[in-house]
Amino acid sequence: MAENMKGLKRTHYCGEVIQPGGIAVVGGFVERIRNKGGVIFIVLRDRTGVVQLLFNDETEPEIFEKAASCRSEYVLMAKGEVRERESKNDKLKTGNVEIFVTDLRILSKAQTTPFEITNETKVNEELRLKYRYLDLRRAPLQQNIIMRHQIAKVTRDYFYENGFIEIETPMMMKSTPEGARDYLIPSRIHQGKFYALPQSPQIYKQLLMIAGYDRYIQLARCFRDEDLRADRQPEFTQIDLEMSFVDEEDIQECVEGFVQRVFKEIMGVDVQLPLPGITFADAMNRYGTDKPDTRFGFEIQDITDTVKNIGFPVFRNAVEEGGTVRAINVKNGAEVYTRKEIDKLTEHAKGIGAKGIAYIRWVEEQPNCSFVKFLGEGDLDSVCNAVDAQRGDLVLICADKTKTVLSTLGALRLIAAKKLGVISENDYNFLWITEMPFFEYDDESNTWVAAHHPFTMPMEECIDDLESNPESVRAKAWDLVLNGTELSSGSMRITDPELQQKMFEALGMTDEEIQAKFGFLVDAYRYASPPHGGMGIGLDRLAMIMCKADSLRDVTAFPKVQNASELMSECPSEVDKANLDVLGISVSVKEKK
RNA sequence: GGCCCGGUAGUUCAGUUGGUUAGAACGCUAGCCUGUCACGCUAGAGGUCGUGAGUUCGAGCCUCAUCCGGGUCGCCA
Repeated sequence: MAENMKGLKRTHYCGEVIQPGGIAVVGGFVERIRNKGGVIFIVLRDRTGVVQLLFNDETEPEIFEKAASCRSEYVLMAKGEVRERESKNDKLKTGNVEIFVTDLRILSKAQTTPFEITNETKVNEELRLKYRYLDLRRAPLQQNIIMRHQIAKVTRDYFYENGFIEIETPMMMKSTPEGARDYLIPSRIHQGKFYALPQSPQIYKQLLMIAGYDRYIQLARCFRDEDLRADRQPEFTQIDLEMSFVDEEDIQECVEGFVQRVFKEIMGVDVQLPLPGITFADAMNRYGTDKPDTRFGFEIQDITDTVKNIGFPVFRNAVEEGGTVRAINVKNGAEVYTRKEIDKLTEHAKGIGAKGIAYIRWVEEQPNCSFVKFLGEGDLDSVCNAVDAQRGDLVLICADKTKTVLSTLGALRLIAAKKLGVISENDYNFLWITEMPFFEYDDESNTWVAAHHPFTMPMEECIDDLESNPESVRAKAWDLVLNGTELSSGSMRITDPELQQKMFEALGMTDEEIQAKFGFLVDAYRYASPPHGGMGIGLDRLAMIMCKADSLRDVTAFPKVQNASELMSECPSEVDKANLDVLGISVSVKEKK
């Protein structure tokens, strides 16, 4: 039988026992035991840190015996005098003191854990996720979870102070077939009908503006039934906000104030305002992505005009087919990128859709060029000049359709920068991406679909082009990117029912469809609405970057793995037939081929 | 759904050209040790080599399939 803590009341967290003198009562997990024979040291851990407990065979033989029976991860409570240590440990916050224990309770015994609970770990993540509650005992993970809490607190402080009202919107809502796949909830009362978990509270927050709440904030759980990535979980938390009587600048200014505040308060980092911004089109041209990491150079340069007349068929064909030839100059990359490493890059490029990569590798006196035999007098010089290549540099060139070239070079740019280690860990480069495209061409249905959502306001000068030239229409929509991660996305909303009608028509929706899907929202705007817009900021991603974590799993207490299951509880799981019957559901599982 | 990477004691890894009894470190168990702090010393236990077929006299190693995990493309209004 385990002991209880009767008569003991905790006086300190382990990490707080710093001053010698007085009595301390602490509780925690056994981190480590060092039994020297006549004296035992136990390192006790809680969420604040560790403290050393001391047991002596001569003075307290009974307690000594009990201490000798302790094992890793037992939960103890200990009372004793806080003494100065004979020899200090500078590595610990509590390294000057130890508790000479006069009362010890073994409150809970632990089996041997499947892996050691240590700060640094090389243990396979799969095992750690299966025993997530043990992994969460590790200090680095605890620090991440605690920092995430602090970020959430600063978020609420900031927005509350700026007149935002926190309002909860439903977790059970109407399924919206556009965009991401919904997680569905069957209805018992309405058999054959389903609620959906929100992909975001988008519609509700717009209704709150119509309802006059003026400034809304919510730390909103969102759900998307799409494939996972390191920075994408099926459920995540969005700092969701909406503001009335504002324009784009007002919203962006407000969010800039927030990021400045949260970085200062949590990390002591000064974010300079206003944050820089570029248009979506510029981002694509210069970085090959809508979420550029601007902590390093290697920008994409158009060398079509320079190379279109040289005899390299790959370049010539690309140009003749309406494509483009572009390059990045990986500064000082020639040494690291041997032939073999360039081959790896090429393989990666092929994975993205490029047919290949041409390169100029300049290590020796003369540059080594992969297409040298097609070059005439002076051609190599002009290419090198065009991308400002010097000895030591590596120039990667891609020729293809513009879209392929940009995404390829955009990806290689990132890979090369990581490989060369030119990305500073302590830089926080925010970047607004503005003038996002309004429509996206959907290859499957061969139609133009809303790139953001159908309530997004187009830029005024583009309204006349809605039907005639959808490709050119830009939206009053923007993203906020941080170090190459899309952190946040926002837009102004359409409040004019006539314009909204026009948008739906441009998207090819019939009146019946409009009514069935968004009838209540369209109706709502007929009763007048302040101009409004808002943003959703990824709290998980923000926490990930601020914790310098590589994956959302490191800042999420109980994350899902790549196939959207949870290894600890093994959900999703099958349910009893009786449960399904109540819902009027029968399941037919697709057979695997 | 495509591509790439990984899976050997509890954990992290090594394992030669396919060849005898699959090793190390840490952890664990037992014993010793009165100032450790990644304590030290001695001894011990611990393995369906992810799973299933196949090739072979012989498979941890080769082949195929499959499961699990990671990264990524598609996807993510």
